[in-house]
Amino acid sequence: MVTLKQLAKELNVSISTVSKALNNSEEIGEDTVRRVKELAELYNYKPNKVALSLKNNKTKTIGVIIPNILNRFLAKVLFGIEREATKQGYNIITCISNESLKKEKESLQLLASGSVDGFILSVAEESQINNEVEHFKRTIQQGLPIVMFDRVAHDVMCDKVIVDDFDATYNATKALLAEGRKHIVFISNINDLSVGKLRERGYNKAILEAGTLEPTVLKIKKRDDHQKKIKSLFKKNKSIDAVVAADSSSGIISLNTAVNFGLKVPKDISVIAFASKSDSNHTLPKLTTIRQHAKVIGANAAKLLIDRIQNPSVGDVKTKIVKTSVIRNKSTL
Amino acid sequence: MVTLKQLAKELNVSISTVSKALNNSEEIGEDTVRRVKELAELYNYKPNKVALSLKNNKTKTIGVIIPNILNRFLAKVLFGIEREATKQGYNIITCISNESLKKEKESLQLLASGSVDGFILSVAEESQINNEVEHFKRTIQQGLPIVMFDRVAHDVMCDKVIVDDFDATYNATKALLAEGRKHIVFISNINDLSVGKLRERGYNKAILEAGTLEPTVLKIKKRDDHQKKIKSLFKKNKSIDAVVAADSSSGIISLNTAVNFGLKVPKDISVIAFASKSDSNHTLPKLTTIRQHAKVIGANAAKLLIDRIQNPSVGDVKTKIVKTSVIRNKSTL
DNA sequence: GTGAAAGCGCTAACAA
DNA sequence: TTGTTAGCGCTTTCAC
Repeated sequence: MVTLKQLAKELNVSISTVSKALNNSEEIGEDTVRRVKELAELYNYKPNKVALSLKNNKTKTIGVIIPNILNRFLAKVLFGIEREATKQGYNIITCISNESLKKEKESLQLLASGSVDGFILSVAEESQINNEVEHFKRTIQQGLPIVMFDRVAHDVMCDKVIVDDFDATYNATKALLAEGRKHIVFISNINDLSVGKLRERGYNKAILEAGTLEPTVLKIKKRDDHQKKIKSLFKKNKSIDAVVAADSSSGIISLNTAVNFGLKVPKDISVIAFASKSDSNHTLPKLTTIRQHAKVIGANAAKLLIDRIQNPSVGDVKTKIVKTSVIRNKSTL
Repeated sequence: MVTLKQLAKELNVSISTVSKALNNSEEIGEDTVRRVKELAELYNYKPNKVALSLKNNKTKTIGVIIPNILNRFLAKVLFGIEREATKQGYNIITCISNESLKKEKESLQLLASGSVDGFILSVAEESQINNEVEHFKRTIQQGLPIVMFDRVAHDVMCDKVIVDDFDATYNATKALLAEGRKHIVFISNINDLSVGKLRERGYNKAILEAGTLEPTVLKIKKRDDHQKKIKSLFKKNKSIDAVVAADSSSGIISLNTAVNFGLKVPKDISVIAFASKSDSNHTLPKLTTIRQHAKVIGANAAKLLIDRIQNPSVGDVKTKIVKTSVIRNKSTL
């Protein structure tokens, strides 16, 4: 990489002259500016980012800590973050916590020593289970802003972007009741997460409000054989006529299993799930989905963070709710 | 963030003494070392990464340019890269080219100005279609090593990690022939990519070798309605008794469509697809898959790159082939 | 055993 | 209009 020094030497001027010329300073003579720019162009000079970071005490880089990149929703949020960040001239350093508290702490530590201007993250499962938040508080106190999305730690004062999980599930369940469904089950493999719990509560509320019905909840653990669990639920409860799934996998498997059992979807049974567009393409009939607008969530998180980086003085933290929307396909009436 | 300067001031010693003490230099007195370390501990001192980068002309950061983070295979490779990089003390800056040549060029440019020590990337679709490779060559010439994986540009001299696409599809097709299948179709929505073409060729070779059979190839475009395309193929060709899918989506939709048409899988029709474990869980019966070992690919790419960063002098480039393996499930005999 | 100084690449206040 | 200097945080050589 060519540096200002080398350009200066070759042009027989000082380093600062070169710097000013390239930054269109009024101070420098037209002629010099032209000469400098030509040579810079020739050598494809680009200012060294690291030097700038050191000088400005700004890296123009955002640390993103994602629990699991193989989760479609999280991957999509990352996509949204990356796009917005790039648009605003920021890079993103990605760390994957793998749902581990230890890795989350380490990533935070490592990047906090000058590598980034702030963080966007979704709390790791282990951290949520243990309700560990000290590492977040410490980072914020160090002067590095954090924006949390989806899985947030409520007792940490920072900007947040969340989804209307409770309302969405409540409304979805109500809609199934309105279809005339009598035995609506809730299936989830994310019950350890804050969002999973919210979704369950939304379902419960709707069921209990209906008066005569009892909630049926199937919680699937990571280690379980998802297909087996769902199959056996269906076998035991022949009366099931609707499924609310807290995650795409549960939704897809429920629908496929129902079809496999000879049930007609949506005549005999309705399925609705938190899932994305491509998920709904992977079932026949296409799955009715609750969309979380992951990209929008990502973009919002990036906007909030960059805003805070650029205006560190503003005191009050914001919580942005990105509303879900229901895309009706053929798996519901 | 606390700096050496602040520590030095508080301890009434010089900056260099503090630096040496923290780096366990023999020069410094035991007593001083202890005092320095205690204070550093107290203030949670961490050396500033940016300053170190500037000094050492090494960022310990890898630039990763991924065409599409929503592609499960690519996301998994990213996971593998991240894990290996972290293990070796490197961070990754992630850019998403979104299959665009322009974005790919920009990301390369941007990060090449000091932000990273090298690149891992998979070539964007647009770049492959236009056979654009100049930007890669320029970057390498600048002294920044590149490792390409999966979709590689053959005429760029750099380390590569690829999959045995041709052989894998050839063998899969042979296996279906061995089952006694007579009308095997090839379905792909990645035909513009180098890997897609290789897979098609593997299929063709096996079919033609069989002598009496004709290849049937369905190429799906991004914009197409995948379900519709596949349904109409099945309608037109009642004799289809096996599918080789170049991507997971084509595989899943094929299987579901067949089931929907009342065909028994695998009695009436076999399906095999390039896909991952979780994909195979999303069909009933479970999909027989060709696994690409994405995480291994990622880890290998990271190893190759870090190796080259640390030994820039070594001349010859390597190409690592990560063999696929077939996981037999219930969608084949 | 400790400290001063130079230098990584850049910008900006100040001098000439 | 151009150049000198200091400084961002750190390491390292060389004096003391």
